[in-house]
Amino acid sequence: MRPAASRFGRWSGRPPTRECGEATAASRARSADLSESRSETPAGDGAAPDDAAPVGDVPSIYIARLADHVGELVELRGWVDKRRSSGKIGFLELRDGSPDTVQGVVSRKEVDESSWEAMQAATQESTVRLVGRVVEDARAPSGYELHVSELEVLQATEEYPITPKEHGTAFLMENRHLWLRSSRQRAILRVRSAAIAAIREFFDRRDYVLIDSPILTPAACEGTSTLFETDYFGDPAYLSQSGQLYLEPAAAAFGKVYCFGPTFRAEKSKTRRHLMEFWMVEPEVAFLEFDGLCALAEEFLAAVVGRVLERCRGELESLERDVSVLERVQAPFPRMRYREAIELLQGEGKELQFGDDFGAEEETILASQFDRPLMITHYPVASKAFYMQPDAEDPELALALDVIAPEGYGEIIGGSQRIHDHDLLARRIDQHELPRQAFQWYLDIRRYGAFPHSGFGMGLERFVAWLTRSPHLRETIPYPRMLHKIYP
RNA sequence: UCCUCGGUAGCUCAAUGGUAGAGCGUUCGGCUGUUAACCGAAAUGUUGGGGGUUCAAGUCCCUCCCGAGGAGCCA
Repeated sequence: MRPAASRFGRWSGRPPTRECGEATAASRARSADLSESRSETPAGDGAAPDDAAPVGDVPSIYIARLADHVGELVELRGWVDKRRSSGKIGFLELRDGSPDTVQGVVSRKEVDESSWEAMQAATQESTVRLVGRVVEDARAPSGYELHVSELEVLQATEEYPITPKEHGTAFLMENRHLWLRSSRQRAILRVRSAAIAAIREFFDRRDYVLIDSPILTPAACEGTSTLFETDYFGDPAYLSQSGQLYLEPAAAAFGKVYCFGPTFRAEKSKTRRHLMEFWMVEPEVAFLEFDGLCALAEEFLAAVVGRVLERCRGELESLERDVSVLERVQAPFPRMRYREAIELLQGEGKELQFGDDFGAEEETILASQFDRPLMITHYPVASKAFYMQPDAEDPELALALDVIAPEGYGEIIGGSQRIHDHDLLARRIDQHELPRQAFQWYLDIRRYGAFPHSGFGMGLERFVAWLTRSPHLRETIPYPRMLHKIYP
């Protein structure tokens, strides 16, 4: 940290030297954009002119753009991902945020003394600046290498905690802020980012309006889960466990709406399938009835999985994900009524009765019967939330839908048609011993222009865990919040 | 909250109740094509805390703390 500090000025404040003299209008405009373009993500579709920042005669580029500069001299800046060295040649694997890393080859006879010394000082995770020529090389995993002519260490890192060998999850979780740099974590979080983009795109293209539901709420949404309580100017307030109830009024204003934000559950769950804070996307659609809801969930999953497959092939490959499982996510999905599921499980030797909930093991048995997501419908009213519409043909059954992901990832989607009859909903609120006063606004939706409507919620982390076949949800969110764990 | 397993070097792990070990990382040296590079050398310990049994405890007993997995609950 010592001598490097003085180098940061040069690092961040380097003036674009082509500014004066023969600078064209275009190059001047690009130089003015310097700071902005440099902070852009390097993994874009190719639109970002990140190579528009000249340093002397050498363009400063991202690894993702190497292919456009074969044979040219370029500057790269980033972190030493790995380093291997021999007596007179060194290999420095550079990471700059691009999906791939690139290997810089530093040959003693081709660089000056200070660059060679820098090679010795460039320990794992040191920040470095490389200038060199881009060459194609079949030996390089990404197909390109940088033949380094100049190497500068911006900060030499000492004793980086995460070594190239194995580590336990407890240690990695304590170092989550550093673990993010690892290739596997980068791939998973890129898939998460792409999944979020695909989800938004799905709804935006279908003219849904994004409604941000509140995170601080005055009372329990569904009255079931344990909630985080906080002090709201002397009154208790709770962190939201679902945006759905707040979405229903908005559906009367905009027809098709969705929310997508963090959700909080204070359940003392301590399994690979639980987080205290997770992200949930919830669409809600006016005049959509149960069959339409099932079709929407099906279309949604197929479209989003398809988009992620398009955009994250490389990430899924590096995670050694069997993408054929994801390629099969095409409508129609298998469907099964709750009663059939119970019978199937009884046939497997499970001692289950009508009315019982499925545990993780039961869900896995059911899902393993099929090669794509399984839709289970028509659950007993008693086992579901108070607002779910009863089936007209059998009022003991709720028009509820769960989608179970294959491969043991459990329920990723839960949804239902909502009760739109005022008196029935009021009765249910009373039966569940919920405070009628607190739900007055919710009942209002059934007083002023009632309409049938349906919606579902999908837990983002479970979805991403399934996409990436992650063993635990904690790897699918940048900073997981787990039972008694809130660091870093 | 309950059940199971665990806590030894910075990390991953060994060690019949009898001298505290290895690999990686670090430091030093060697090596011109390495891909978790390789070869040689060195430094690194309050064995999670407290109490007990014993001639002797990393090891056995009690207790507390911390971690991992699972159950319940859920997305």
